[in-house]
Amino acid sequence: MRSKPTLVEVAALAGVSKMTASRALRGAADVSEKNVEKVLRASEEIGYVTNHLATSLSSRTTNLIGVIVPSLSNVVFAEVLAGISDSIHESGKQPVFGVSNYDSEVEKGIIRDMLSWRPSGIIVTGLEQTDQSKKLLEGAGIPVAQIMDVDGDLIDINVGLSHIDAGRDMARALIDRGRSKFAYIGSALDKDIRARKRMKGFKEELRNAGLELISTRTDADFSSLALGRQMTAEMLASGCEIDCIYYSNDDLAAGGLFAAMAAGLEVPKQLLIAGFNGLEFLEGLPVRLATTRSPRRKIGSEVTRVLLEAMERSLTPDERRLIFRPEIDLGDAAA
Amino acid sequence: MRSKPTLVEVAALAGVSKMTASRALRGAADVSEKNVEKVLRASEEIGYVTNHLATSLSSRTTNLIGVIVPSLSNVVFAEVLAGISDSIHESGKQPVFGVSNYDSEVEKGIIRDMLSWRPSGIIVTGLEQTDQSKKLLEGAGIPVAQIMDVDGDLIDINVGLSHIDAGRDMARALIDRGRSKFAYIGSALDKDIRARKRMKGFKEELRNAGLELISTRTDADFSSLALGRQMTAEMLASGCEIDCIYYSNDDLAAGGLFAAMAAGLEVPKQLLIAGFNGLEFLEGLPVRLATTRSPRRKIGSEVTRVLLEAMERSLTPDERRLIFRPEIDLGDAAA
DNA sequence: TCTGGTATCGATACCGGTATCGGTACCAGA
DNA sequence: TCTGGTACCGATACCGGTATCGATACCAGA
Repeated sequence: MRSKPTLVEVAALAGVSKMTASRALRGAADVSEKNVEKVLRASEEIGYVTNHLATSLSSRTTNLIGVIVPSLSNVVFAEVLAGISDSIHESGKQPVFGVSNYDSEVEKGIIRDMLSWRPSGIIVTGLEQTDQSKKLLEGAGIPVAQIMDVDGDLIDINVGLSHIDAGRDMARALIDRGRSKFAYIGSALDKDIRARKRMKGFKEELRNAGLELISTRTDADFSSLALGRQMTAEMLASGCEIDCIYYSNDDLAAGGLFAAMAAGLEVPKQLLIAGFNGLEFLEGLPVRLATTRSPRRKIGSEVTRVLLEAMERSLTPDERRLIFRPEIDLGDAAA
Repeated sequence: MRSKPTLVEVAALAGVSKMTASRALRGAADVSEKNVEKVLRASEEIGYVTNHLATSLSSRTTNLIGVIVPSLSNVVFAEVLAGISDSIHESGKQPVFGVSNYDSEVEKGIIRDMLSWRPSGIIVTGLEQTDQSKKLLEGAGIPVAQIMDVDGDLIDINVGLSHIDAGRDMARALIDRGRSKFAYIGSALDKDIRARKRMKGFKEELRNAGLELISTRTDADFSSLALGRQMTAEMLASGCEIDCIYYSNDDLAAGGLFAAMAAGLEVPKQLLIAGFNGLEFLEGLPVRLATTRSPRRKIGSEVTRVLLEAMERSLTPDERRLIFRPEIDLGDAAA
């Protein structure tokens, strides 16, 4: 297993200097057609593959964009990544993903690792990094984007939505639909800062309307259909009188739907169920639940655009922050 | 924005040579306690972050492991990645993810990109790469693992399950449960090679039992609850007489459940619904569907183990291939 | 014929680390 | 006192590319 061929070998085979070979392969100027031809053929022949380590070290720039999300099993982030991948493609940049598992210490480690590869930009999830992480990011000398959430101070670039507002807006919409006896069900709230913010906004808006949550149920586990179902079943069994439940996300809400169905409740008539995210799988459920459509893909593509822009020129504060106002879909409750 | 501090600056501040600084930071031998101390402090003070580009170029090895999957929105792959991340962690290696979108040309591009970073190992999904991709992988001089599928020729290392057998086994199990009037519903079969293999095995086993698929329905779109629901509704409306539907995966199957419920069919009594993967969300559904539990996480952790092993020493053919036999869960139909 | 401009190349010096190997200093044992 | 071993350190040569700048060849125009 001899080591991979280098540029010098390509050059030798093509009968030119490595500088000319380098230029030819990059499609740079100052190389004759004839030589470009020869170099390309030589490269092909010996199966040359650029060594990006050397390229990047030498040129002092990489085509890497670091992206850190808290989880992959959550479709939401998978879609954000898809949005990033798609719109990053033509720029010649390459995204590198890291997963923090909602752990800010892990996140710090990943940030360090990523920066050690000298990416030309980095995207992290949320506004809440540890002070150490923030210092690392600020000291990196590259554009830094924080996504998903805009409720707080940004480091450099910020693209997302206000989860506090999202909670508020949903509360307002539900009240407007005539609901008044509210409950809340959420999970993993200690890790999911944005879910907490939604809950906060939701409660605030209720309070503004002179209302209170009649029942609240939370669990430390991550959200799942089964958990939503179980928690809802328990809440319903407890006999509290409610006509609407706001969930920390769609997974729990869908589980809630099944619990309601099992309890013989008509959804949304007797019990309005509201989630968050607007995940695609809601379309397939027996009942169209209420939800907030978070612009996940859009966040991915837009943050990429802004980040690439920031690598070219200095942005104005306005350009650095993009706030989306997500759309509320009441589903069958809208009728 | 001056550029990041280098090792030389750390060394200067610590009052030693850069070689000593290098050793100190790596925890290598041949440095006095006193100097380790000084270097660490200096490094901390000026916020030094290793330049992995230089490290890797110089040492001619990286801590990178490339991982290419067809999709992230599919939880299955997200879980495989999670398995890989988890078990790779203590090795000091770092996974780098790429997404091919089920497109082998895209995959080839990603393979090239990844190899250009000189990873010390690479993991790709499935056994079907283009010849060009295979040549690239073989010529890379690093351990190459193909995962998920074992029905075919391997390049180097192979960890997964036989989807043909999975289809066969499910057919056998369903027949044993007394079903005889089978239908099949699948989607994106042109892209999802493994789903095709399952279908193939399924049909083979039916044939062995003297049975045939009574109805088959496929769609080019990717699987979703809604699609499964729609296709199933159409099939049921067509009036064909069936007592069991095998789906290309759990998403479609769950959608099928809702269609069956809407049609007033009792599941699994009147209509047995079988999917594939054993996704977690099945637990939350009103009915426990039949499924095959694919060992996704296990595949991720095991392939990592074998790959790391292969980087240490030469493996025997037996060690290079790991075949899992997935467990069938008939859900409520088991009772 | 001479000058200046354009196209094309290649020698050389890095990029920021690590591998290697040859010192020094110091101490134990002969 | 001399020898050999150990602990520690740094000079130097790379790793595989790219940036830079000067050289060469050739042609048009003066």
